[in-house]
Amino acid sequence: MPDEEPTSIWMLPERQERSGPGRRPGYSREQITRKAVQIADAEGVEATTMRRIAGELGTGAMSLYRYVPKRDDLFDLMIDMVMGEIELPGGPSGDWRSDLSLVAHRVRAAGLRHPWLIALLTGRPTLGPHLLRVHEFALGALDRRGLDIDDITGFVGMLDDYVHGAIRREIGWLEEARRTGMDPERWKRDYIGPYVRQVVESGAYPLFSRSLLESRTAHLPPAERFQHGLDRVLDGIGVHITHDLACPGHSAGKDGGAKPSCPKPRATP
Amino acid sequence: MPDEEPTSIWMLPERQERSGPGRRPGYSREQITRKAVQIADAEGVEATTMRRIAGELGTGAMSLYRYVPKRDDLFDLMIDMVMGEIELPGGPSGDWRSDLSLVAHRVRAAGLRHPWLIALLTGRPTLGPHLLRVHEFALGALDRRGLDIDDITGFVGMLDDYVHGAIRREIGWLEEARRTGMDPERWKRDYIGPYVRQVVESGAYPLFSRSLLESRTAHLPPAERFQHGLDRVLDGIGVHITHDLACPGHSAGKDGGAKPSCPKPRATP
DNA sequence: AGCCATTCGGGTACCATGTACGCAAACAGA
DNA sequence: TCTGTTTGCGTACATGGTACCCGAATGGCT
Repeated sequence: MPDEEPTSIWMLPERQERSGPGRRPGYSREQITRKAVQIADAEGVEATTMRRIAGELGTGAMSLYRYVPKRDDLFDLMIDMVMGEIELPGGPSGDWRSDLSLVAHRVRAAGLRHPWLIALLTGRPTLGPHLLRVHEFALGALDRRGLDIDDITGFVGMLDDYVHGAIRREIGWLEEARRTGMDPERWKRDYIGPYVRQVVESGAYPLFSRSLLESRTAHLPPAERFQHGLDRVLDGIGVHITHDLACPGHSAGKDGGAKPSCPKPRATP
Repeated sequence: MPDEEPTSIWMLPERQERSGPGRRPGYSREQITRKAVQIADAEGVEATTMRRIAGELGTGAMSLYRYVPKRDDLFDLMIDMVMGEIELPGGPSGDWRSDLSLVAHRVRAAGLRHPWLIALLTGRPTLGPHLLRVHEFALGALDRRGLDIDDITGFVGMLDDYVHGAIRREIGWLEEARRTGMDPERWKRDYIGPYVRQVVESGAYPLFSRSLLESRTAHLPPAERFQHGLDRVLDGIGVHITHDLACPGHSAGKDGGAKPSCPKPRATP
């Protein structure tokens, strides 16, 4: 069979050791993925080309296609390998807040170690086993707390959104400077600096200007900034959890068009 | 001067009508950007190549470089053109909740009209004037409510994160199907379907499976799902706003390591 | 041992892309 | 009309993914 049915990479397991005839594979999916991750870490995902990976492995570009159908699939493998670095307990501890906080910090650490991760992760939907494991852990942290599955999914989605966005904000400008080939100092001073200065001096965006100017003086460390925002997100989740805990009915699956949770307080402005 | 100093596109205004010698420009930045947006809307951003844009304008690829320094800059222009479609009141109404809700829904509408928007927007940091206008409006909605500028920025960032993430979830799979060239039905059934089925049947991810299975039965419309999550985010912001309103000291800029807001309730699990 | 089916390695090649370079055409003022 | 300036754009190059093909390696069978 010359070409496989087009299907997800996760349905095409690596050809394992068999006992039939034919030449033995000289490489492995994992080895290729590891090299790709290493290159992306060092020089960005745009340097992670098939030729480059193959070259560093001492082979030709086309050899990689014996192990990976397309380059995009290799990206999926890279994502999942990095998600596999994230260590988590076997199950939720019972303290949902610290569980979610743990996931958030571990994902942030991975995103900082591998600055390409978030871009790939948000660039296209992917569902590798390690990503699913991390996701399942986060879902589990909110399980059995009176939330229906849609709310649990929604809250975990909110958390993911924040974590990804925060990581992007943390590394965004640095990555962009690297990507365009300037050193960050020059990029900031000559490329974006003059425009930002003009924006501030125009007076058209006073609040944005304030956020720029004051963040320069009150620069709290990135980790604490992340934690600060994370606390806000968890607070938002927590409000609904406590109220739902006081609510007797827990598996309120389908009650028509009614709200799936107890009457909740809404801030009146 | 053959080549300009590398600087932000926003610092290189379009060559306007002058009265000197030389041939008149036959095109315009806006015209080029509009065509690029149109192609991206119809066939995705990967079809938006310089040759293609130029071809549809009836000219050669290199002509575009008289108006745009690099392709990435054209992306910035596309983003800002679309942000310019977003109509907003001149200033905040005083009802922060409906103001933020308005921005969120307008951005969502733009993101659905132009399915490439979020990918470009989160792909690299950009600060076009229309984006700044929208951002400033959101900041303004939370101004003068006892929050310091860092919290305001943080909350608006949270909101952006949710909005972008929600839009991505809404169009993510459809876009991926289109991008890979299959019709969505086939993509779902033959490509990702078997894997998802295997994941569910493996039993290793029970909560993820539940979120998949029950979302099939209780499929609430995307707009309401978006609103639902948005309410959660706004609830989370609202908690801090009401508390900070009851708090006398408002400009608590630097008090060492203390929290910048009043003691806030923390849900105990 | 010799043959064969099968699988891997990877060279060559094709096509698409961004974009540097250079020159001819268009234009206003002298 | 001549001249300097600016635009239009054809040509060309480097880089990328990847289809195709064939020789090399390998183990089982006769």
